[in-house]
Amino acid sequence: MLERDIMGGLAKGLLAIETFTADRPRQSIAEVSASSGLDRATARRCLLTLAHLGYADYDGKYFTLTPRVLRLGTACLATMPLPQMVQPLLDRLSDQLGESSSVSILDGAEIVYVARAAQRKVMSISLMPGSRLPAFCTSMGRVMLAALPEAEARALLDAAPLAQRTRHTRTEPGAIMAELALARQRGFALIDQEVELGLRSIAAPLRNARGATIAALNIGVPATQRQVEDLARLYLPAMQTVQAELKAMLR
Amino acid sequence: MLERDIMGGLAKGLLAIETFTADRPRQSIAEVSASSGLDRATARRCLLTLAHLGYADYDGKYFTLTPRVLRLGTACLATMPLPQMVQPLLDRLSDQLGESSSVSILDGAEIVYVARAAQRKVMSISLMPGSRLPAFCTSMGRVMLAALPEAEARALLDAAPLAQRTRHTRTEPGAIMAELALARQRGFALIDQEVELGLRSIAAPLRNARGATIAALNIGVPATQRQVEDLARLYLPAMQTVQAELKAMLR
DNA sequence: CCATTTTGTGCGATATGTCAACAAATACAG
DNA sequence: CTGTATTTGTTGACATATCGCACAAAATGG
Repeated sequence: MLERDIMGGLAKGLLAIETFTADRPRQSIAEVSASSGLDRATARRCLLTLAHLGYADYDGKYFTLTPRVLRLGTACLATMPLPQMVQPLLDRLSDQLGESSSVSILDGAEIVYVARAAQRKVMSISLMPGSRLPAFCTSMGRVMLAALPEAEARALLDAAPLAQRTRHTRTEPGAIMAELALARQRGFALIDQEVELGLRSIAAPLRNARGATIAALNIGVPATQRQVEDLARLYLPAMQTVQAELKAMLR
Repeated sequence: MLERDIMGGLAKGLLAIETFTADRPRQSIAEVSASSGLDRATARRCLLTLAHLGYADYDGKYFTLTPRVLRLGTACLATMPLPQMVQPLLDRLSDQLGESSSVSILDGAEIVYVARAAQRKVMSISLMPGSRLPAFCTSMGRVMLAALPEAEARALLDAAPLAQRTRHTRTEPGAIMAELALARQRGFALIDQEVELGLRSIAAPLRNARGATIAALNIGVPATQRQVEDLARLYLPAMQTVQAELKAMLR
């Protein structure tokens, strides 16, 4: 892969798209320029191109993204066989245990939900396929980080901002590395209200036939209902059944 | 917006991303070139750029999209206030009626789910935010098409392939235009197993304070449980409550 | 081993990015 | 209100990156 084969225009356009967030759903040319680092003239051309292609709307002053952009993401979700494969297993698991379960994959220092079977509202934020949470403070994130080479996991932790989400959130990279080691050894990870007060969860890796961790499975329970010590005993067996079934499906 | 302000490279890259579908999750350079119409050299540069930026993986032969692409879509979903606003209303509605409810928006001739509260598995396909269905054969699609100027709706119907999904699917544009007129007049649309055998549904438009239709709300029920004639009587009142609440929220 | 397909690479023509200047809007102080 | 300062959007010139073609190299498959 040579420098000469990189298309700057494409990179800049994607960068421009990513500057649109919940905080800034509507941006002017200058705002996109500022938040992306692109020259104003370049940002303008990117945005006009996106508008021309139907990925953005333009009222003469502000740009907003259109649902068409979702096609890009769905193109990606659709290419993943995992969601369709695990959804039925997840539905059954969730039914059986009476708790919400989810499957996510790792993208950098974030976990991305790809399937979910919700039972009750325990979390204040609503999670859906495509939703993201930091890996370091989630049970699924920890089992997936634990599957990486130590140096790589450490690098991700050092690079990402480790935000204190609740008073229980562990934010020292060292402490998290220790948790990863524990998760690696035990084959599962436990979280006690580190993402959100009132939420405890247990996660286990989903591996393919070659033994590579490709995703994580979790069960989330209200802290008022279960102690952390009980999670493994109560939920792990059923989770292991799903692990085994999925491994068999991933030839 | 002049021709000179359109960036070809960006357009080509986005086109390349969209060639990845469930049927073709892994594509070689030549395959992307064929399915996008891009020159092989151009497709190669697009793909290498995407790989370089982390949006794609490359094993030397095949390219696959990475979860990073989902960020683009999520960037878009995150900019929409609608999902967060309707989700609680949807949860309550679904609970109250004991049936699955969803909210979708219109993108061309397709509806895109943006929020959903599932109660039971009635549909074989699993719908999630970002999922798409043709507008012409869905209840939500019909109420949203009904809100467009007639000519525009007709143009969308004529341009889109009207696939016969079940033996009940209406596929003649004329018949669908008549359904749209009925939906416009009544303020809701009914579907009897046109998307999938065993599924009936009712949808109503969600309008902002200015009266513009911005989305649609639906209730899906198993055909074994309810007759089409009963849907409006049983579900419409609760749906109208949601309509009113949302209108109030959309200043 | 050759035929066929697929991938990689120079090259000229063209499009694009950068930068700077300019125009137009906006903010603001007196 | 007015004139000034500041921000924002637009345009032009020029250096450079990119496109698409044609061809070379490599892989694939009988």
